[in-house]
Amino acid sequence: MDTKQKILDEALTLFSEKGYANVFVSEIAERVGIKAPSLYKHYKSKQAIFGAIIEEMHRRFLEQAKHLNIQGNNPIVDAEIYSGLPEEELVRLGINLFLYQLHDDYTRRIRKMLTIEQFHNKDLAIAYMHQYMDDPMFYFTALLKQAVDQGVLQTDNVEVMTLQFYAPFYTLMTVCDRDPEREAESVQILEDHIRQFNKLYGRAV
Amino acid sequence: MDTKQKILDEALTLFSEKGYANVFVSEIAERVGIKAPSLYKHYKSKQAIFGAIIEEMHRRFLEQAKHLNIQGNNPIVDAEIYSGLPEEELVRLGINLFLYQLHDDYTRRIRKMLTIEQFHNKDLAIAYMHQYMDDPMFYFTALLKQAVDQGVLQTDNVEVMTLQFYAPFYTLMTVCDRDPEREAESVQILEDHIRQFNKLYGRAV
DNA sequence: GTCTATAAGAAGATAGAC
DNA sequence: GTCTATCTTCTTATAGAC
Repeated sequence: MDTKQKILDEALTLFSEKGYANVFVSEIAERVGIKAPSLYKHYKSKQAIFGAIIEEMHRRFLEQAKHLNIQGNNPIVDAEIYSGLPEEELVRLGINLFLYQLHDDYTRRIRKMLTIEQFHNKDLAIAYMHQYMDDPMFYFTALLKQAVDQGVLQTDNVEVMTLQFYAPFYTLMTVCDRDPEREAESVQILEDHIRQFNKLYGRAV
Repeated sequence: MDTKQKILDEALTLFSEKGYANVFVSEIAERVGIKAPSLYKHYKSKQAIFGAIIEEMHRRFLEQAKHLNIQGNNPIVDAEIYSGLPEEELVRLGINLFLYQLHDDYTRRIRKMLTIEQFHNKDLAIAYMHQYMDDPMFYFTALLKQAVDQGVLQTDNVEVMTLQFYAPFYTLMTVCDRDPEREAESVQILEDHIRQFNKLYGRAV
């Protein structure tokens, strides 16, 4: 990795652990293996480093949204994986998404940084909300609506159904971000949640 | 309010909006209506102000836990309110708790401050987790278990049932903390959630 | 208890040699 | 591009008068 990218990488790690204001430029430089003044040859200020991280984040989020087809108003759910929506598939999909959010290094650090910085910066609050509320809700609404259309699940209120499906994911994610030791326990209860959800909505309401 | 308490009050407001590191002692003093050096007659340092806020928080949290009987392992749920657990009571209880968390000034500011500072300070992360995960889960488990024992709700997994009940509360609370304009919408979907939850579990699983 | 003046120190950023 | 030396600014905290 070149120095310019390594600066962003180490800065993100530090920002996600301590927050922007508690990280010194000299700390970032030390982790990169250079002295603070050298860092200014790559970025003109500490704020510029932060700005570059946010820019890359927006780029990645947009890329992901494009991939999930949640750009417009007509998400196209992968038919092969979700058609029929057997319970085992739903469980596998859910746990995989959950573990990805927790284990992917970039995703985890960005989420923690946004959590810390969200109240300083309106832009970051919006990004957080999109990434962890609106986009997942939009995606799962499409997924579950398909199951409802196929008669696999039954409800007259897909919005509430989707919230009931997704909220435990979000809640347990914030638990594990704070205390990674609770991951195994969280995965187990999440699996039970998905199976229970599937049973509850697998019959007429 | 005396000056000593007003300092804590204004400091909490600022800390909850910008985080500890981004608040200057002079800012706190200005809001109190004095100059920064005068503030040092009341607290010996900025850190001491923060410490006093945290101390008061622990005191209040403990008081609340005592009141809800979630101190020990045998919570006693108020029989008059919850016995029988008709849907309207469940809805009223849920919405009231939700709006209290959002509207009570002290609660809201403390929660936002903990959200910002939780990754700096292990102690705060634990306090956050207790207050917004473990204690509510414990309390609602007792409440819902009572309903199950009375045959009003049916399940073989009270833990999952409780998570499914509480997670939407927590999730929507974090939404409204970020964007208060979404409160009305959130209250509506939360009401729908409670009614739907009651229907889903009101029959054998 | 509040003020003005100021000390002490930290942290971001620049200058200029190599 | 990296370094050492240094500047500048900002912020916490103290001194001492009132």
